[in-house]
Amino acid sequence: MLDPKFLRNELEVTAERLATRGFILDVDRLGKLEEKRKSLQVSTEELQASRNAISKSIGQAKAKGEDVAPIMAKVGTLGAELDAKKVELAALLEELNAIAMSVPNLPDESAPIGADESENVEIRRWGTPKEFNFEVKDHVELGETLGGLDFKNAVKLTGSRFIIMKGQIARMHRALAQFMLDLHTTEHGYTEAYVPLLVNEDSLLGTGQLPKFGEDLFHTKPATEEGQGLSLIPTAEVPLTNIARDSIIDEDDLPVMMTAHTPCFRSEAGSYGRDTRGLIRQHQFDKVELVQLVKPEDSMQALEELTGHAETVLQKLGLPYRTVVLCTGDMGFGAAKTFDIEVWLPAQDTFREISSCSNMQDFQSRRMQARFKAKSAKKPSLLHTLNGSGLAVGRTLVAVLENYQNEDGSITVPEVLRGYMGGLETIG
RNA sequence: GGAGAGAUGGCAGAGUGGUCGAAUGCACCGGUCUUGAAAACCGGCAUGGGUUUGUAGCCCAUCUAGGGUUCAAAUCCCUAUCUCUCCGCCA
Repeated sequence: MLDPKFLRNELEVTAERLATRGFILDVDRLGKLEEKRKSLQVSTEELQASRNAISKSIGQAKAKGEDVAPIMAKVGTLGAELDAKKVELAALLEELNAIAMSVPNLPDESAPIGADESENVEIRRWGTPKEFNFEVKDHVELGETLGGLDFKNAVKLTGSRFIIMKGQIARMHRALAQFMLDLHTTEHGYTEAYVPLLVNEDSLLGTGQLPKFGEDLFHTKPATEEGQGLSLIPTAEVPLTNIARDSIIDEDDLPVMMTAHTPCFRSEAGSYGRDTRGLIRQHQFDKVELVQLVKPEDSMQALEELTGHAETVLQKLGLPYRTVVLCTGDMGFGAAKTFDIEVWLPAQDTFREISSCSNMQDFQSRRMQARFKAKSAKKPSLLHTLNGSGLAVGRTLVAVLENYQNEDGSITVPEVLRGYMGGLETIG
């Protein structure tokens, strides 16, 4: 959520900045609603204040044993008038809040202006794609031939976009997650967390999946009049970041750095027909997530570092990649700045996204009221939140299978994974 | 799943209709004293929102959450959630 002040005092400038990401802010409507809100809120609160004063005087008069009937008469119609205003104000505030919750974050100045994916800017490359002197196979063919990827039975059990892994492939998938988790906890300073895979609506509102992107989620328990619904997490960013919701963190405890390995569930409602083959786009996939909570002045530097932590995984695995900075039109809803890391996939002869690292600045923390208190400060301030994949495990498996394939269809196990696989050097 | 008890500020814990946003203790911050520290003493110390040039003042809201009763609710009523105790079941 944006600072409400932007939507009140700097409406035009805010609208212009939002336009760079393709979001059209209804300036006229907002302006009118805001004007109405101001007068209504002031008059409602004034009315409330006068009633509070009268009620207080009734109490005082009673304490002295005086007759309260004349004062009671003064209250008269005040209550009804107040109730009516309160209802009107609540409806108006709800309308304004609904708008505010649907407005994406302002892009950071350093994000390149652009309309879509094609205008993202590559900022660095690492590694050299291996030259193969044979016809490369894609991960589907490799995995099926090795008996490690079973798409057919997954369809039987559940449906498309699910996978069954077996044998050494399943073991490598597990090894990858273990390796990533160990790297981030022992070398990068993150604290490992085990978190719920089902979260409530407040959490999803906090990180920005709701109210706008509910159709991308799997909802396991519908909301009722009494209670909130529960949904499967689309990323561990949701539980990890929401740990800080409604809390004030001591300055000395910053930065908070957390990591978790979890399955992620996405309905991929808007992607029918895209990446239908293979493991690239699944309804269920594993991911090791990195989350940082930092002071505002540190967040841009933290984004660089976090992105570096994710890149280190690829370097240690010896997988070529490139890092791009997303242009304004391609960034996610809550991000102020995003780096995507794209790994080289020889069978597709291209780079494919394997990590997305974003600085959300105070966009999420304002929704969550996640704050910190500086020793010298009188009031708490909003944190900046960052998150990134470090990395998507399934896609990393795809990259290892394709980049480490041999002519006979076997897979060489990357050095760093061998310790996690009982010393195994080759699959197949 | 059955029975009962509870939820108050960073923590502990008073408060059962009216100057209660809330006693007290601890923690924390500032000061006095001290060579320094501790102790003692003095003072300060919730959050969100509105108004405003204002981190000044004033106002509104908040005692788990949502409804209700009342001129007035931390306090009474209803519902939900969570916690604890006992029984049952279970990895």
